[in-house]
Amino acid sequence: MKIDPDNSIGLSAQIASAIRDAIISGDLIVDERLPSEAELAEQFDVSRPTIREALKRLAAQSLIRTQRGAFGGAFVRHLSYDEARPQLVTTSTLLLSMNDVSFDTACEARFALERACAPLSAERHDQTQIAAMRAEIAKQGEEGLTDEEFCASDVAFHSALVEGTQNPVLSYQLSGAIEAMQPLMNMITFTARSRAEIIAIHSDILNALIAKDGDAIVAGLKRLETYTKELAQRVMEAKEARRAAKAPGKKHTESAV
Amino acid sequence: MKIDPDNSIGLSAQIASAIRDAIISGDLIVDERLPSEAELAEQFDVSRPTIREALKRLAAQSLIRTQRGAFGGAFVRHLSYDEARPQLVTTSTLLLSMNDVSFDTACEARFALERACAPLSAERHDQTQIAAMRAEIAKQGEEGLTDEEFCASDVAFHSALVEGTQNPVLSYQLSGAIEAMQPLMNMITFTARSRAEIIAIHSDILNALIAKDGDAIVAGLKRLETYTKELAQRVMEAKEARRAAKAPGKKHTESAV
DNA sequence: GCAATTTAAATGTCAGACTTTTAAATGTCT
DNA sequence: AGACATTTAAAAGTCTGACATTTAAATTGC
Repeated sequence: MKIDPDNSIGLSAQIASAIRDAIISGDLIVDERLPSEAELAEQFDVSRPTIREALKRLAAQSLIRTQRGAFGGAFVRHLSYDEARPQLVTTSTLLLSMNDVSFDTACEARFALERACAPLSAERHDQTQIAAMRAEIAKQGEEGLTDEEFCASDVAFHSALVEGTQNPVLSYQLSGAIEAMQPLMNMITFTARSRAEIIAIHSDILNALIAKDGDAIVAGLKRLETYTKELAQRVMEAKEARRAAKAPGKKHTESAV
Repeated sequence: MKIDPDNSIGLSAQIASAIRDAIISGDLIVDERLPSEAELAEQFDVSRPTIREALKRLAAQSLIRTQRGAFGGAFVRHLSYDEARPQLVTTSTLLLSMNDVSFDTACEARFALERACAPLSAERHDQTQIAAMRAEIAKQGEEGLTDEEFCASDVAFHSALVEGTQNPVLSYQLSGAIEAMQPLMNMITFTARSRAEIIAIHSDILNALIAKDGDAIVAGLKRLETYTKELAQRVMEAKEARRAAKAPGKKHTESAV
């Protein structure tokens, strides 16, 4: 293995990169054990802490798992969708919050992707998804539900819809997008009025799904998208009004100087 | 800050987690400097190597960047879409290769997502995308293009289509899905005949885009999906046939041919 | 006043020691 | 002989302390 001691990115980064490439290219097979830290240190001609930092980088990406004890060590990890999802959600959440993505843009993307699932879900869903969606609709109607709980239930409803495609690749991508939007959705306050509206649309979508009517699902999702954007806009306007009231005569201050 | 020394996940993992949460929750703002490693070590009551491992984990997720020298240190990183994309591609690629996802499943997901972009792209694309797509179509017709190069150009073509939505969230999600499929696509050998067919469909899609005809784009993508699956199936059958020829009399050889 | 030099703060790396975990090997008892 | 307890060694996890390197600010020299 060849690494350059003078490279500015650092030894541990280079070593991590080399091992990562080996995993991606298939040179290292799932559950294969890497050499011990001491052996790796010798192979790459660096110290053990350096190797350890490299391994931590890989562990952070879920590429390897480490096991202590005799015959322990670092093993190439079998990456499952369920393990990868939280990472995708974390990254997507940060992307949304750090890039001044407007609510509308995120919302548009989320519903566009979800609509893509509608025809497939109409065709292939099973009783599991129907039951889940029915349960979430029921929960959304409960009294005393906080906005956060309402949002979480909303996410669960839509995740079930996506699961209906029975396509793990799709549900991975989609649930990532849907869950990542939750922090943005949480800024919205759902009045009893708006909850009833959303629940009604959810019911329509569920019925369309049961009827295996893809177009109707798409229509429902479109209504939901429009309504969600409306709600968000109302929140923004209210916030703007409060700010104007506090600092009268001041223009709409563009944050982030 | 409170961490449990006896927790089985390890000190560095806990510390990384604590800092990550601070970033996600917004307690740490972009470009804010974290305390130096020595200070963190004191705060968390651990040694510097432990802190370092924690920081490497975060660096691997692009959550922080480190800078050497006086007044250097770890800074909360501004995560841009362009930086996050390679990570998404890596993860998606590994997911596909490690979970025995069938070509059809991956293909279906990719085209379903891409179709979701079609109406938006029809509406909002600009000359940049048109030019890019035109250039890729031209390249795809060149003589002496290897299969890998043809695939890469195909990816570029579709990425441009997605870029046409002018929605960074969508193009992030999508280009991840599209690029992740490239290794699978590379298994296909494109004959002159099949290349011509694909180029024809690409041209139709481009024309539909110029005409701002979303439905026609969707139709084109559907044809492309069908054709791609066909090609893949042919490759699989050929592979199966070779295997059967090598080990004759073995297994259910449906050679009713 | 500007350029060259020094300096201090921080990360990057190393060496070696010690602790803890874990599973295999060994031993002991029924 | 088989089941259970004990020992043991391998490996990751952690700590201490040191040195190297990088970088920007402070200082000095002209």
